[in-house]
Amino acid sequence: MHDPDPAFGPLARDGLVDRVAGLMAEAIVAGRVLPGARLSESTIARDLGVSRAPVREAARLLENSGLVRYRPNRGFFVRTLSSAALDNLYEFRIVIESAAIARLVARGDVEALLPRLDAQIAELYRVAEAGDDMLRQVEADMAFHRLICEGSGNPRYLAAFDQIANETKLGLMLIGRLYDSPRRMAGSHVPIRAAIAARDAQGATAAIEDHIGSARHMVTERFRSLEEGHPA
Amino acid sequence: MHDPDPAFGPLARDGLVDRVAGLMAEAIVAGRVLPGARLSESTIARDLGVSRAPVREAARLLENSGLVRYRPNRGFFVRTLSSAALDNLYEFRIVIESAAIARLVARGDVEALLPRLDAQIAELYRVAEAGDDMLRQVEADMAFHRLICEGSGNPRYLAAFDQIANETKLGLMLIGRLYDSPRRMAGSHVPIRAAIAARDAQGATAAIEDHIGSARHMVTERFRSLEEGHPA
DNA sequence: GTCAAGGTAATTGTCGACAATCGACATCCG
DNA sequence: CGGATGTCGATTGTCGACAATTACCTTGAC
Repeated sequence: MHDPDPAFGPLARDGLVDRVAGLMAEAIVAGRVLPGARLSESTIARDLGVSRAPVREAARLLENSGLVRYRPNRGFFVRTLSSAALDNLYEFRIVIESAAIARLVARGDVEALLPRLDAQIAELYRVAEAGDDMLRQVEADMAFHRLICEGSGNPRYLAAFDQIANETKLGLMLIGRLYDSPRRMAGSHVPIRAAIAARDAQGATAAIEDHIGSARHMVTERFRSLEEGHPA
Repeated sequence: MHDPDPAFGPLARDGLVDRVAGLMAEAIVAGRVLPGARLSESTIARDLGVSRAPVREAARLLENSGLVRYRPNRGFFVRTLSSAALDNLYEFRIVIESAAIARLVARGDVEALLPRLDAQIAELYRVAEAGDDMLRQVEADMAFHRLICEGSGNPRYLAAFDQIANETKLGLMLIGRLYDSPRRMAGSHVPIRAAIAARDAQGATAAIEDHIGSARHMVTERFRSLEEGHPA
């Protein structure tokens, strides 16, 4: 028999590839490498002190999450975003997340999810008070939405969300600020939580569509003005 | 200046990796390697007369399309499907494709898409008459649905569809037959086409939800009985 | 001065080899 | 005889090197 309450949990043995991928993703999202920039396998491999093989595999991983684009015989490049692409992205998010939240309320484990949602909302307020760490704010926001997809009960929604999460982060970081008021941003998640707690499917979908929709408007507008300011 | 309408399009120079990936995907979907089977890099590389590197990259590609599962330090395995997973898959397809068809009718280029839909429906009838080539039927079916996602105007829907297309094919092939009557299957696409042509957004979403929903029911039921017949 | 052609440097594509890790069998102890 | 431990073969993980392709720069003609 096995110990029902083991003293040691399974050790996360993420290999070299995952670590490299994480480093690259962070460098891109944090803006240390600019969109459109070439990602030289040799250079990155040399910098990290590893061979090209893991770098190449990591880059392919990042390609799936939309951060990187691959062109045959040319290499990997940091994904460039347009306001139109961001608009499409947000439209897609609305579809995914409203379906996820509807399923969550209808058939998911709301009881188990609520404390996690509350904790995440608390985290949102915490980083809002700190105020200056943009990346933390973005990630706290995305973590909240990820919880909803995770709690839906259909892993497809979570997979779809994870695929576009990094790209969304990149877009938000490019804009340079999340909302006019970080506090208001944190508070805008509360109605979603309330509708879930009330098992109000229609209200929940409406709340999240409103939430993402206003973010979509804000992001697209702001990005468009950036494009005009810095014409390619 | 360049020829605005070149006589020769860009030649698809799919490298070794893509060819290997295609071969592997076909072998899996066609059922030549069974679900759960190990995909030995060395063996495949030796069989194809190439090194392990392209095989490994191809396997990672197939992982993204859901055909293959990767376990660190253990290798690649053909994805196993359960009736529950298939049910989740079809639920997700309904969400994606009904959103895509709604956008298509509302803002897509219906005029340009209609002839392609008609051609695909004709192809569906053609393979239905042939009758015995299951893979062809499955692929003709998926191609029709892909057209809708492609015509939606938001490439996100197409990307999401392509990611789950191979997995859907695999599920259908595992079942061993598409519908009771291939002819009826072909005909069941006509109402979708009609609603699109009429620019009836509500009717189109209803038609495609009905279409995929009945397939979902059929597939899930049939797969469940298979599971009971061959208990793991 | 502009454009095309050729050569060259740099990068990716592929390969074979070695090291690390895993699963299974044999072995040892209670 | 049951369970834990040690060992072995096989497979993946990573590496450095060579071949193929690309992009850039130089050269030359008009």
